Amino acid sequence: MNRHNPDFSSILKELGLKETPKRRAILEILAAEPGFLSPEELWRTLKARFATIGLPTVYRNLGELADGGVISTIIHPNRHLYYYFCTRVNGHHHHFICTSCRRVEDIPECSVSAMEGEIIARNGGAITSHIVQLNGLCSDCLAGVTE
Amino acid sequence: MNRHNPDFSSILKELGLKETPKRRAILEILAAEPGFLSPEELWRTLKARFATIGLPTVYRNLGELADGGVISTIIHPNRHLYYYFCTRVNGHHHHFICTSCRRVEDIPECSVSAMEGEIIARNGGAITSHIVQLNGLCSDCLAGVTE
DNA sequence: CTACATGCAAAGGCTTTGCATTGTG
DNA sequence: CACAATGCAAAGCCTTTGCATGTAG
Repeated sequence: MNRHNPDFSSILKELGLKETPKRRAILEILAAEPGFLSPEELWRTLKARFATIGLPTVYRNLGELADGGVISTIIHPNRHLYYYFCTRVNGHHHHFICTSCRRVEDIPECSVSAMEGEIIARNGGAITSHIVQLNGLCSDCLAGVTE
Repeated sequence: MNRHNPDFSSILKELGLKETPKRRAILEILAAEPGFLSPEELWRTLKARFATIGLPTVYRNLGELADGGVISTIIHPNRHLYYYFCTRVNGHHHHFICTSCRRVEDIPECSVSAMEGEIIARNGGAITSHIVQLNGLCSDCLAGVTE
């Protein structure tokens, strides 16, 4: 049940979404993609399998899946939102994003949770979610740049 | 030189931008605003001072200032980008965002820098920037909800 | 069988661009 | 005085909506 073989059926059931071939394909493509995709990039990939699939279907599904926390977004430097698959682990999504090759690497463990505790202790309130987006160059791209 | 009285002249000079009344007003409004503003909200505020200011001017300035790191963006739940002033401290911007009253609170110190070190040590590569966005309810709004 | 999902076409609305004009350094 | 900034109008493009049709549970 790793990122390349998640239980899509259970995920969709949990979100109250029907398991259609296209919805499933969207999850499969995003889960198999090591980087992030724009709605249109995803759409182009989907058209190889479903000749008639429309862009509105892609947008509708991305919205539902993002609301459900199965996929997440990043702010691309071009100020558009891109999407990537993320297994939910206590609602925490931490990723390192290579701005060159677009690879998204999971950050398995981080100290933001501890930080949250301190913030609540100091200011009160409640934190419902957080976005941690680290932008940079992965080791491969860094090597390419300096070669 | 706190967030309510930053040296706008120096900031603009450093970015190579001319100090026009409108550009200065944009910085002033964002710096005085405890929350985040959409381009159009900012524009409406600006029109009180400059009757003829156009929305393109707002967008152009937001882009330049965001590129310069003087202001930053958050992903609103409505999937649009909102802007807020942020003094640059080593290029790190950490904020707690109240999704109810929109207040943006600085997180003065956090552990993401340490996390970055660990990530680089493990995976290699380089991190050029990071976005840490904590969503939740500030103490006031939490009190309002539970009252 | 009923409610959800999708296609298609169209509308909507946020952002950007071009160009003439104004203003800063 | 040269170049950046702005206003205005228009174009562009991403995203959403409406409605009829198809499909999962």
